[in-house]
Amino acid sequence: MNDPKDPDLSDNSAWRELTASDSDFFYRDTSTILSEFAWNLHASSSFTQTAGVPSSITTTTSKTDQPIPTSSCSSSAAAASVTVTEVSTNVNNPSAATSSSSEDPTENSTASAAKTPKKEKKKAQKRIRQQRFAFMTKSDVDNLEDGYRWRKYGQKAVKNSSFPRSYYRCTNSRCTVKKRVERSSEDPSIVITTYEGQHCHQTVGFPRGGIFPAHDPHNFTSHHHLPPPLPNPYYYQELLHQLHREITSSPQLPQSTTDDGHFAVPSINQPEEGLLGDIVPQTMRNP
DNA sequence: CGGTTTTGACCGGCGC
DNA sequence: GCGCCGGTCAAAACCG
Repeated sequence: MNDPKDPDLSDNSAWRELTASDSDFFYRDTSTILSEFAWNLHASSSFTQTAGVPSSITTTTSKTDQPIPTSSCSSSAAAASVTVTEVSTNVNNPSAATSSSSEDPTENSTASAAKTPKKEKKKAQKRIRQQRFAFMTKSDVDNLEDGYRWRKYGQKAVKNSSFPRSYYRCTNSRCTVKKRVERSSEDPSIVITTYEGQHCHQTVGFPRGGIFPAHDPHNFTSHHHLPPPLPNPYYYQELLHQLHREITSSPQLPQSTTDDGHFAVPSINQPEEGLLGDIVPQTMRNP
């Protein structure tokens, strides 16, 4: 997992392509990280502030008009895999294109397959990852409240990072969404959160201060520790449409407009990107 | 007591 | 084939 280009994605070209072109990138709390990372983003349009919190996201995708499957719980995982496979041009796993109607992709857990060795199943289910996106948050809190409840199922020390990465799964037994949380080794104040999959249910609400406005992602409050909302299946779609508009209208983006210089500036050429490799679509990066 | 967290073990993928 | 590494499992511990 040390491929400097995209360490975490090397096992599946479909996944690589997905993340390279379709990842959504969230950023909030300051407006400058992308430029500091030298990504090709249009700061003026991609980062608007709502109630003090940048609410926009960025992504590049050739599938922005593709409806994001909304789905019931029973099919959400499959729907997510559809998203993946449709994006994929490839692949080593041609069968993936039909995976949406086959087995539950959540069972693609390598470990679960390993625990109950069923080679056939294992082979048939090469790791099919669901759509992911990530965002960075400047926060003291690792596990940011996002309206969902998460159960931690693992923690690992990651190479070239002094901070462990935590793995969470949505507590809804029918929801397959996972997230990973780790702190930036460059700037420990930055939390990098990566979501994988789509929730098939509503938020559970916040114990303090209400519930995410599930149908108005631009209206979430400026609660300091709130990550971008992921409350409903439509959100992805909205994000993608928004980004499609932005990207098609202004593919090249100026550097900078930094109003906050807190962030460490990991170089794109850094050999170890860690999660950053997941969150930065290549098309957003400068050459 | 039920749900969550911790943590060591295990497995698969990948590079060499 | 081997070692490294990321990701996951699952038992035990913990907590409200």
